[in-house]
Amino acid sequence: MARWAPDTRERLRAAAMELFAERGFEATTVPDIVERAGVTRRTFFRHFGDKREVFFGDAEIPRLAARMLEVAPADMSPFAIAWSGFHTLAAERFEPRRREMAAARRVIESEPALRERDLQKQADLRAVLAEGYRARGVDALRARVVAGIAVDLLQTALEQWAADPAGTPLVEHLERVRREMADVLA
Amino acid sequence: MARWAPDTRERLRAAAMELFAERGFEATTVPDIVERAGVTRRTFFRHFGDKREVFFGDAEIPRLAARMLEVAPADMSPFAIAWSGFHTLAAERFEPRRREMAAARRVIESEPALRERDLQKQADLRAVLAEGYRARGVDALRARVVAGIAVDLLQTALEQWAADPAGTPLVEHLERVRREMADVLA
DNA sequence: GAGGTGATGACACCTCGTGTCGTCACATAG
DNA sequence: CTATGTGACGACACGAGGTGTCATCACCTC
Repeated sequence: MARWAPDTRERLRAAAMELFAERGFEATTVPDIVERAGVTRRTFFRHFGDKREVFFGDAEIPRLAARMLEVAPADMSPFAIAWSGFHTLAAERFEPRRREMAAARRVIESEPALRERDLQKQADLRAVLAEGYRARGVDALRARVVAGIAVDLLQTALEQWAADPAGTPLVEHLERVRREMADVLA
Repeated sequence: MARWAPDTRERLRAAAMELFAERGFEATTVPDIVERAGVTRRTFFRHFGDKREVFFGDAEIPRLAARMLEVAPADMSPFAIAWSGFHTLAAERFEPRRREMAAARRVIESEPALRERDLQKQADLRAVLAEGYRARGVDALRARVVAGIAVDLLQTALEQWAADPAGTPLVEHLERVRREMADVLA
């Protein structure tokens, strides 16, 4: 029998999520969270650098993206790599958890502090993509532009998907947004 | 003779900028700033909602953008409006202050807190553009997509321009980025 | 059983941001 | 000339975010 319950991090996360759902993100303080989880404030900051970090789990998307860029065929075009990666992500990560993802999106969009962090996450992904492309020998400007378009495309499609009452699959939204983008720049 | 020097806000801004230049943004605290400006901490927060707000002046770009969307000819395509607006902005706001703008860009890119705020500013512009387009009767998805592309295009061009040692004009970078984007999505 | 390790509590500290109230120069009205 | 605002500011208090430091104690290893 341990001195402390062994799942402190998970208890903190659960307590935080409950409170966020009950009273909203802004209205719940770290003291509130740690009280419910039965630990001290200091312990919270040992597990999460930030109150926002409880919401956004560990950044696995950029890691997956970097991996995909490494293993993609050398003759594959930069955009095609991203496009294919998005389809994989849609099928494996997003579509199976549609309800949770959509709910989280709505919370993010209603809380300025979370919106800010979300934008930062997008910028991180953009940087990872651009760096990965350059590592593949892509011209720097081209790398930056493809990364920018890819992230904006994914983000826009996710917004539409999360707000779509008809339940259209994410891949369909991705395709629609891609067509719109191509159309605008034609 | 006034009880207080009448230019408190400007003194605060100047003191802050000096300190940012001397020790960096993160390392200077509001107490530091107010001490140099000769006022109290409370007074600082009466003039600026935030430490970051000292850096980014008032958001005039979104206001200008909204105005341009209102006065643009009804038959002008959404992207053409943004494109034309960017050329105006480049000529009137950016090119004349290249040195300052480039220096500010470098500071922003080196300070996480400022990067975060910068991303927020971009999101604000994106929202203003999308809303303006919808007000002109543009389809919601199309409005969102054009706004996203336009902001990303401007942002990318600004980055290239600020980092360009050759001093190529901003309009030239805008054109390059536009071509790259069109190429990627072709 | 003698350490070593690692997660936690306890405590102190600073910064951010905000509410509230008193104060005093200045302008204006009577 | 007096009275009465009206701002801008200082003084004070407070709660939340975050971080450094040290003691503690279950558990593990030798």
